[in-house]
Parts: sequence; structure tokens; C-alpha cells
Amino acid sequence: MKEYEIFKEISHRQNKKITKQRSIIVKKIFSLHKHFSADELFKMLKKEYSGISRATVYRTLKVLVDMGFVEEREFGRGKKYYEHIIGHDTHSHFVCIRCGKIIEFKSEIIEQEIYKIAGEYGFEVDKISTIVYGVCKECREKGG
Amino acid sequence: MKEYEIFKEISHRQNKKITKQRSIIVKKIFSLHKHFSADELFKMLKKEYSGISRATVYRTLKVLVDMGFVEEREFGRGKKYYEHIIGHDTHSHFVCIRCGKIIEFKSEIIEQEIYKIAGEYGFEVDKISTIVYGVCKECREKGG
DNA sequence: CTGTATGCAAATCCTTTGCATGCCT
DNA sequence: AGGCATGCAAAGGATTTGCATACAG
Repeated sequence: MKEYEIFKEISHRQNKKITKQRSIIVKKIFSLHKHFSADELFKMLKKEYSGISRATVYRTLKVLVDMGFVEEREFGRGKKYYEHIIGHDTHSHFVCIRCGKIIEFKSEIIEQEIYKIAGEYGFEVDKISTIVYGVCKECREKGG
Repeated sequence: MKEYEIFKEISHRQNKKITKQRSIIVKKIFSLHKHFSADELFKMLKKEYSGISRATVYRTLKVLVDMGFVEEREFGRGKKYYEHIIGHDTHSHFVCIRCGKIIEFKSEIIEQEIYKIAGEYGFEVDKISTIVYGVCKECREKGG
């Protein structure tokens, strides 16, 4: 598992310890390919290993965000969602305000435009978050 | 004050009462030209009128969002920010991760591109939120 | 060993709600 | 009068933190 090796490598460089819990959490996160909240992750782990506290999940997520493995987003539901970055391109999101579905999309044009404007403002871009709220195709067809 | 007249008009149509508190809150919001959190608004009002509860501020903000006067955003700080819409175009934001400054910018290209892609997905756009995190010019010049 | 990391529970921050009361219309 | 709005305090949800203990390097 290449991603996990990278995680170990960076952990060493940053003096971070690879504990049993952290290792389980990280592997779980790399196995997920959709967005999850801290608590959802905690519940998944609890079912499978039942030896990881909620606090550790929260703390580990923060560490992973700092290390650049995981991205944190807010979709307007009052809590934070995460997704691992490795192997995932920068992308934008459609969020359905009826069913909550999240659809990812990618646009070079948007990215280029943002970098261009940022340049004009002297702003150094770190992370782009484009979220489009609306109604997905399925919900529209169901009527309303 | 034209905006306030519109607010009264829509309130009537929607059977909403115009109370002293609501009136003060609305006028305050229309006088603000930057983003604010519910609690920041509450504290501003408390200083000036000291007769409005936190609950009323929260409830009124929700009403105003529903009425379409105010937009709700999350800038990744774990709480919601608001800004009034009337007279404000749709726009995107640069958020400085050092000093917290928020810079607004506008791009037709981004909007057009989003509508185009949404069309391809059959997604009906309601609201677009583009937030670019990074370091502003001033903070970059201060070093780091 | 030494410094991180963990677990637990308590604490915090932001926001929402139940209920009795107040006040527009 | 009738119903929406308010205030208060309590409840709620998400996240963070203090502290003693455990464990990786």
C-alpha cells in the first residue's frame, strides 16, 4: 500500500509516532472514496475495531490535514467533512439541497481563472473550494 | 431607505410581523458591508440597543436567509457568516489563512463555466460558493 | 527513557428549542 | 383576538482540551 508508506515516511520526518490507532485510522481513510465526517469515521472504526476514542479520531484528522493527506470541507451543514487527497485531483462539488448527494466535478477553466485573478490581487493560492448548491437531476425528476 | 421598504413589503406578503427587534436587526444588517457571524451581530446590537436576545438574532437571520435578503456562508472556521445580498452581486472570496482577511472578487467566467457544467449534469444551480484559501499580499510581504 | 499519543470526561463553542409571555395586525 | 415573535434558560451537536496514563522510537 503505497499511500501508507508515504504516510510513514512523512510521520518520521515530522517526529510523529505511528501508533496502532493512528495506523488503523489512516488505512481506513485511504480505503474510503467519498466524504465523511469525523463522527462517521469514528462510528465506522468502532464497529470494526472498537478501541479508538472519538478524541483520537478528531486529533488524528487534524494531524492528517496538517500533513496534507486529508482535506477539510464544509458543505453548509454545520460540520466538517473530510476526504483523502492522494490520488485525487483538485475538484469542485455540487451539493444537492434536497437529498444531500455530493457530485464531484473538475474544471481546468475555473482553476486557471482563479489563479489568474489571485495573481492580480497578489494572493497566494493554497486551496480552492468551489461548492455549488442546488438540486440534482434525480431530485428534479422526482418533482418539486 | 429602499432596502428596508422591500423588507417590509416581503414581510407582509409572507405574513411575517415586523417587530421592534426585527426592524433593528434588519436595519443593522443593511448598514453592514462586510461578513459577520450571528454572534458578532448580536454583540454589535447589544452595545447599541441592549434589548435583543441572542435567540432572536439567530432566528431572524434564519428568516432573512429564507426571505432571500441574506446569504449564509462557511469559511472553514466552524461557524456561519452572513452578508446581505441586496445591491451585492454574486461574488467569490479569497480568505487569508494568516490574518483572516476576506477579499471579494467576481468572475463571469467562473459563473458561466459552472452553469455550463451543471447543465451537463442536469443539476439546477441555486447558489455558488467559491472560496479560495491562501495568503494575502500584505501577509506575504510581512514575510513567511 | 522522553516525548508523543491516547482515553476519558469535562468543557467550549455555536446554534437550536421548549415554553410561557408579549405584541403586531 | 389570534398568531407569530421574543426571552430565557436549557438542550443539542460538533469539536476541543486537561490530565493522568500508555507506548513508540
